[in-house]
Amino acid sequence: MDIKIALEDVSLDLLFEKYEGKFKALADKKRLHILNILTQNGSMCVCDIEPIIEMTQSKLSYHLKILLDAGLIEKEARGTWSYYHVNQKELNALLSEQFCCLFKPPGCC
Amino acid sequence: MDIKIALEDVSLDLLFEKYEGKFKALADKKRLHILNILTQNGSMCVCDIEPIIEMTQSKLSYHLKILLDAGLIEKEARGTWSYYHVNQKELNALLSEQFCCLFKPPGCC
DNA sequence: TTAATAAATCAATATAATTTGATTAACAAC
DNA sequence: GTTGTTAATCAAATTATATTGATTTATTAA
Repeated sequence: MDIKIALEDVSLDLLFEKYEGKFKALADKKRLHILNILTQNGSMCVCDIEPIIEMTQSKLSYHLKILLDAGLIEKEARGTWSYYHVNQKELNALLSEQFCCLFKPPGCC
Repeated sequence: MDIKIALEDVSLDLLFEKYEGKFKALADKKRLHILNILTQNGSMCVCDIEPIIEMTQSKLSYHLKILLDAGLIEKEARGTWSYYHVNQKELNALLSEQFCCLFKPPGCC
């Protein structure tokens, strides 16, 4: 019985760790802005996001990587270009309906 | 027309700032654990949370303050004791149904 | 009044995340 | 080939967060 409780504690801890990572990725207004831009424009390459968000290339790459590692966006490489788009399934699973207008496809609100 | 766009940008930025704060509060596994404990036990004083989460008093106070400032929990002072409970309305507004079992009252899943 | 308890705060340290500018690798156009 | 472009990565500096242990304030109990 003690073992069962211990195992539950471990898996609960892993769960908290998993969500910690996802919320960390969301816990930055620049990254929320990036998600919003990708939501509105669908798939975009880094050089097209850059002028909209007014961010240097290396900084933007850094933030895109954080969103990517958290599974909130997905990447598709085409030649020298990297195209990013929102992982809608993941965002739907995390966030309430309230975020529909911000991070969910146009027409949902 | 330019002014309208500018104003929208400002209010969008304020919105991102608001959610940044809330996601920052969620972006820590210890705080997710605190939320989970409060969800399961309803209203609790600091000294009752302390042994469950195995955290020093000052550390716990620090994390409770972050959750409180983000509006994710609420506080009620009774004498020397401070009782904290989850702000269910706020969590419902932020998080998807998936979190029902973790941060929403027992019986919801 | 004195002693004990609850919880917030403080200052110092430690740890982590972000920004910056430069460099690199991969590809495309000439 | 050489040149220009895209985007990732790196190391250093900066900034933000978290942890620790001590102190403080308020309240309660003896």
